[in-house]
Amino acid sequence: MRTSKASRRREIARPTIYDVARQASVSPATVSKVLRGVTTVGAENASRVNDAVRKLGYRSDPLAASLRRTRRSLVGLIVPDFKNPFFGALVAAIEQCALDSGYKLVTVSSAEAETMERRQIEALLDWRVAGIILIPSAAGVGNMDLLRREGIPAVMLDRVAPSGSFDGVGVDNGEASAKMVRHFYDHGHRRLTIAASLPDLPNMKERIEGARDAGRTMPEPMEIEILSCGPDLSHAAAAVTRRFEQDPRPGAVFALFIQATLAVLREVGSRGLRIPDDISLAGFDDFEWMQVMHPPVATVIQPAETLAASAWHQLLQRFEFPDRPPSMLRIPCSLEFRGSIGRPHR
Amino acid sequence: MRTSKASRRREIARPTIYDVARQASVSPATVSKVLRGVTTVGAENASRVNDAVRKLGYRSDPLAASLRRTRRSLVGLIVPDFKNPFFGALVAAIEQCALDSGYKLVTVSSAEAETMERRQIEALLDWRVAGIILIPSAAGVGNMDLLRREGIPAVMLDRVAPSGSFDGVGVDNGEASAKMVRHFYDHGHRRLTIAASLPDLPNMKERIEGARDAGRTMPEPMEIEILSCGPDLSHAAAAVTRRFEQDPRPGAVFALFIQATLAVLREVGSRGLRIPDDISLAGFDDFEWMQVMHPPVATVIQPAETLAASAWHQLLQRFEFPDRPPSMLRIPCSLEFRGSIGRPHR
DNA sequence: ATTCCGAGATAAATCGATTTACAAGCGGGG
DNA sequence: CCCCGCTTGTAAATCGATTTATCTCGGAAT
Repeated sequence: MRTSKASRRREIARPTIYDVARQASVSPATVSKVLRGVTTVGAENASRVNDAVRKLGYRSDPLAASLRRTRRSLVGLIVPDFKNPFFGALVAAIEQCALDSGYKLVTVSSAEAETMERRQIEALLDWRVAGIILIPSAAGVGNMDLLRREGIPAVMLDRVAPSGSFDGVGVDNGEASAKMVRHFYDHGHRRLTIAASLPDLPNMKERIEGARDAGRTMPEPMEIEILSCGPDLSHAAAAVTRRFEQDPRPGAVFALFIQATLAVLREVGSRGLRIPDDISLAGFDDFEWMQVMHPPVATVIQPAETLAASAWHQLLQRFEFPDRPPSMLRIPCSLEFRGSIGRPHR
Repeated sequence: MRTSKASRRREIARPTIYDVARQASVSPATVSKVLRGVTTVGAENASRVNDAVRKLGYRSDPLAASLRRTRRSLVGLIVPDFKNPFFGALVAAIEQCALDSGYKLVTVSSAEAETMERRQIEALLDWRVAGIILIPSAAGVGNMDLLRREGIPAVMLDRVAPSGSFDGVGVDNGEASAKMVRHFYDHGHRRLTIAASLPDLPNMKERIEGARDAGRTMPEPMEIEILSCGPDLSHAAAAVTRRFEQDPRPGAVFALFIQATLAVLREVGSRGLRIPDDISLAGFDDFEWMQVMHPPVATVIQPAETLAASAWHQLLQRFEFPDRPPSMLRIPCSLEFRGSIGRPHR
């Protein structure tokens, strides 16, 4: 008869299902059934097993269980950057969803690198996750193929490409962007500088297009200029500085990502310009500090909880109906029109 | 002979070590040895195995591997809150450390709840992690016992209690706090309000003590008042508002956590007060937006990368020398004396 | 020439659960 | 009174790797 052995070093001998079986005077198979809630077990035996479990402090070994069983109960989440609190909010919300529906969530980061993203996907597959929620890295589009080949339920989150052979959830970038541009227009702005990270990213592309479309449909023409800022704060700061050295200096900036917002605020500060008198500013993503600025920074709010809940729902649907055609959800953003947008200087 | 079977649903049949063995005309045991770099394998066989692995696209199944083997290669990290970018920075840095030394990192959150923290610890133990890095939740001290009982290598990070029967890394809260108080003193402040989250948390206690000690050793007496703010932004905002309604209004505030900094900035803004003319302010933790405020917010910088690297180092040491007495590291903070601290009003 | 030794290879046991296939007990109908 | 079907329970196979114990073979030592 098998039993748990005291291991060599310092570990406590962990009770196995065999120990429980012996304690309850039943077979391991019966214990397994009780633990998984199979009903074909007599009441007497069931309570004996439960007593034994409690007495020994038994916990099932998920390694052995997942090795044998076909049903999966892990879900993997890949984020590009733990330092971004918007992604942090998504992680927190999704972890809550997972908890509520009895899954375990494992979160790893791709560090915005396609190679790392691929490695993380493979690692998750190796651990037999039931599905993957992926916030694609800025660079990575080639990993969709891998996911498709492996045939694993997967949901793209936030940075979703429109070409949909996958489930995906993102905000309605175009519409949000358009609304903000109209707001600039209504305040009298006819020239607008848009600060994007990498204009080729699907998110950025949609925001830029939305802004351009809005600009075109206004009664008076708007001149919209795209500033490509690069991936992080230092690149963005450099790009913004370069732009502010040119004439004419921007009178209104719509920063499409948080690092650009910071870069503009920094540049404005170091030049002694004043918001909104000398320059109007709006950002994308809402952070708490934006409300304590003077003036507070106008911004597009991406609803993290809604995004997370939708992605989770899509994943559960995919588990249940693997053959339904993929669906692409667009969540509307709300806008906070705060004091950082005013009338143009001249 | 065993082989991988085409599974019922839609999954690709994954090659097993038996498939590789057959392809290379050797035994599974030999394949296993080659993959783990055991040297007692002939060159001829080794290269045949490697070819077979490449040809079949074989990846070892970590479930089966960790079930059998005693050596662990997973490390668990528990953070209290994914939304806090300081923790985000720690996670990112630790993930990098893990990658560099050949471990896989699994990050989960305790959501600042002791029960959840315990559940997450148990789950990590179930998955047979080699060790755990824990940023303790605000409430949770009872889970140290669990870790000790299980005899798992563990390192406390950031919120470390001085009672050291565990390895731990934190910043030198007392010294940092004292330096900041001296800075207030040097600018002429003799009254100081300190905004703490929960004064009983080890971190907060150390910061408060450091401040009090510094205040006592100054040539002229300093009057230091502690404001207990509660765990999150809304509690902090309420506490700060209540305090500002009293007379005399604070002339200098040292906010010991980020939510208090935000709460003070918000209150100051809504009352139309000016920093630093009406009130001086310093914070704990450095975020990028603090530099773009007018004036920029003075703050204590906790070096996230150094903290992470130290915690990782401690964990590796613990793996190697399980019986050494636990060590408690204190990393010094640097301080950014920015424009938010000025002379007192009168 | 026989024995011994070490290197290299493998068959079989093992990790701890789940699942399958089958057996035992029991009540009711023919 | 015997056979059938239904409910419970268990022995044994299984998941895919690692590890142990053993086996073989060529060359060195006696």
